[in-house]
Amino acid sequence: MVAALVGDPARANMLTALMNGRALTASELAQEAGITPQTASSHLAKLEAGGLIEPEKQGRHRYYRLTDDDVAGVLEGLAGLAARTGHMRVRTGPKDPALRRARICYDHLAGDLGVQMLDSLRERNLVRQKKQEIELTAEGERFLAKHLQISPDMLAHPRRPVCKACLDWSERRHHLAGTLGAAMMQRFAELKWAARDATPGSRVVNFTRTGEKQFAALFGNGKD
Amino acid sequence: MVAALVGDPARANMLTALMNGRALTASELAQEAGITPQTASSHLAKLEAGGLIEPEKQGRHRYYRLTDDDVAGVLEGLAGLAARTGHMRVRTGPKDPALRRARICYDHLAGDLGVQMLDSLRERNLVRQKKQEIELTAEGERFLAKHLQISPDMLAHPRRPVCKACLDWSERRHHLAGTLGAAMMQRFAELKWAARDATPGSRVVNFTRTGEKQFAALFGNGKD
DNA sequence: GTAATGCTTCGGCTACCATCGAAGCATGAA
DNA sequence: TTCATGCTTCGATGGTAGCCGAAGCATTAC
Repeated sequence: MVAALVGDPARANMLTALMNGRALTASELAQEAGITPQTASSHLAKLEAGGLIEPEKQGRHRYYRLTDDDVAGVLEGLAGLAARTGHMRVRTGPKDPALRRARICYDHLAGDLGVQMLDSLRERNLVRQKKQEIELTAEGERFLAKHLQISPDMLAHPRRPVCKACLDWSERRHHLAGTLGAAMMQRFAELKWAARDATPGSRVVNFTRTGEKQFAALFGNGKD
Repeated sequence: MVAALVGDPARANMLTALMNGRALTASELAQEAGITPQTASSHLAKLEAGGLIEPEKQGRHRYYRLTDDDVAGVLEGLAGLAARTGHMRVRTGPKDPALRRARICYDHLAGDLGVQMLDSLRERNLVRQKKQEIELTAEGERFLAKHLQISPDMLAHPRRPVCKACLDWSERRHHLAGTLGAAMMQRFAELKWAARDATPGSRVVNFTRTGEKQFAALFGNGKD
């Protein structure tokens, strides 16, 4: 029974933590639920078997997210019923610094702006995303050539894919990786739109004032 | 947490049994869940405390129903999620004889036709129902006088209410009791529309052919 | 009145399952 | 290679909650 899965407090905490649509690692979910990693592992396996969550491997980490909106909807409904009888549940929001906004992930752009960029590309059919695989469309190639002077032959690499979806650490949604992601980040630097922070070891990416405008003009979502 | 309530198999069986909107007694729910009455009592108390079900006392029995459509909706959602992962749950329908259709409940009409009659009265604003309390409207009085020759003074009684909602055993919905319910049943008999079955101890009410037509003309729902 | 039915409460038993420590893999870093 | 990190599996423990027998009320029937 599905309800039994949600019934356990530890699992309920995990699921509530995933309700914002982002993905969380097993360790983080363990911390959210206030249990040890090995206990969390057991719970996560059960939730996955029940079809409530889906894993996504990313390096040494294992990110989990709710399978789809139906699951989220039912959880909403349950929370609604619980609210009527008096019990409410509060959830703590993320608590990270400003490197959420823009940072380097290996060699490409990550953070809010990175996610926003991929969103924009996807919305305008400049790329097509299917799970973790992304491919550049013909319009996408024209767009890159026109606005960023990036040609397809610059992106060829024997072993690395041109496009790849990379799970964003802070936003917990995908941003663009692959040789294209790297080339775009490099181009941003060349255009003086952005640069890595001077602090050693820092992964923060600082956008210049004009760079921010140009970036927004190309990939803005109207919110900023 | 609400989900924990639904999570237990015994409680889940009870709730599923209530999903058709009807009310069931504690004993019946115990049988549905395959547990003893004392265990069921504990479960029902929890479900009631959680706001999922509502009790209604009726003589020695205690009928339970889902509190509202929201509860049913969430249960539907959970069942939907469960269905995706393979597990489905089948529910057995009612299995009673033909006394479902019409029978005597104390001194008034019960069964399918009894429920149908109250439905009809309510739909046409001849009575107003608020939970278990029912009151006759002005239009209702006129209707009774015109079609059944029942006047308000015939219904007065020192201790018994004129109208009362009575939970129907087979339909598990309300039918009309009180002095009005009794008077209407008596009038049906006088008009030779219906009569109690001759078999001793039987509570079945047999409608005559013309009686059925007249009844349908007054309280029909178009289905028969 | 007495008896019977329906439901609840109490007490103790049992079984399941969440929990954690320790060890085992896997991946990535040095 | 060796080490560190992240996660999983194994094994054992313990607490919780479902379960039932027996007794206690409440209501109805006789």
